[in-house]
Amino acid sequence: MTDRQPPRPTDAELAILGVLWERGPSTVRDVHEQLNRDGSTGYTTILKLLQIMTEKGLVVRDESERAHVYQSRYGEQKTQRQLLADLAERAFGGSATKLVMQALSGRKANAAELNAIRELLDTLEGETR
Amino acid sequence: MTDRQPPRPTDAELAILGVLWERGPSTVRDVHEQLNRDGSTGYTTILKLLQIMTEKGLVVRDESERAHVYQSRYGEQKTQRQLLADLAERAFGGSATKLVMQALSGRKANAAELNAIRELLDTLEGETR
DNA sequence: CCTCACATACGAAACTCTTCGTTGACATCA
DNA sequence: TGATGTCAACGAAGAGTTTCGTATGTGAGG
Repeated sequence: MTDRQPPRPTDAELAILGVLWERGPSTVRDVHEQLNRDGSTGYTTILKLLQIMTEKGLVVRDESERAHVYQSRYGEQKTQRQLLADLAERAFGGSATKLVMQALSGRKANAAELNAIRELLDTLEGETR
Repeated sequence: MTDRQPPRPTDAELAILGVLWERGPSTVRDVHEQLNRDGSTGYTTILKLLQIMTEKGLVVRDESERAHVYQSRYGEQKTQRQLLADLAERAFGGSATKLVMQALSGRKANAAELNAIRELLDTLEGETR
């Protein structure tokens, strides 16, 4: 193993990652403008966060231009799975199945969504067999 | 509305809540002994955490005995759903369905678990109809 | 060359989280 | 009664998070 597990992103970091996933590689200005649609955070706040995230290895920075370009180091799905595994560990006794069932019962789903999930189940069952 | 939404429990708080859910109402000593099976935290650390959790409203304290007895204010499932809704909001664009599907694909499930989920889906579909 | 706009870097403040040492109250028992 | 053990309360330290003000560098235009 050459490098460590990435740390769990904090709330503010996750908001930034969301923008990077949506927009692709972005400058601080890009992220700041996107994030200021709702709520207000200063430009330097975003900059500082991105610097810290670079140190942590959550994003990679391209410094070849004057305005550095940041992009998420890990894909959206990979990060989401990481967060889910983490939550399963901390709050569901390590059982992802319990997590899924709780997520399903805790809300109202429409028929289309339920069908999509059911199809996914079929696919998974095919693979397992 | 008479009182506020409870705050999201932190990691250490969640570990304590896990013990309270498992054991029911417990003293600091109880929790401490349970939690020291794995890892090591001092007695006063647990005490302090429980005091803070009382202030936050995550637990309720019975002071009628010399050794105060704590219990979780919110049930395990309710808390789990809260955490899932929170994670869906922060990392899945508010879509619980995306969360479920990601949780399902991100792991290997055995046939029994998949069947349990399928049955739950049937139940839910019945209710929705 | 000087200034303006825009960018990064630095440092610090305010806050939360986690940890634990110390203190003082109180009960038990020798 | 005095020693011992158990308990809650308090305070504080150290780390991490989030915020932003200020300093500094640099390219473009006048």
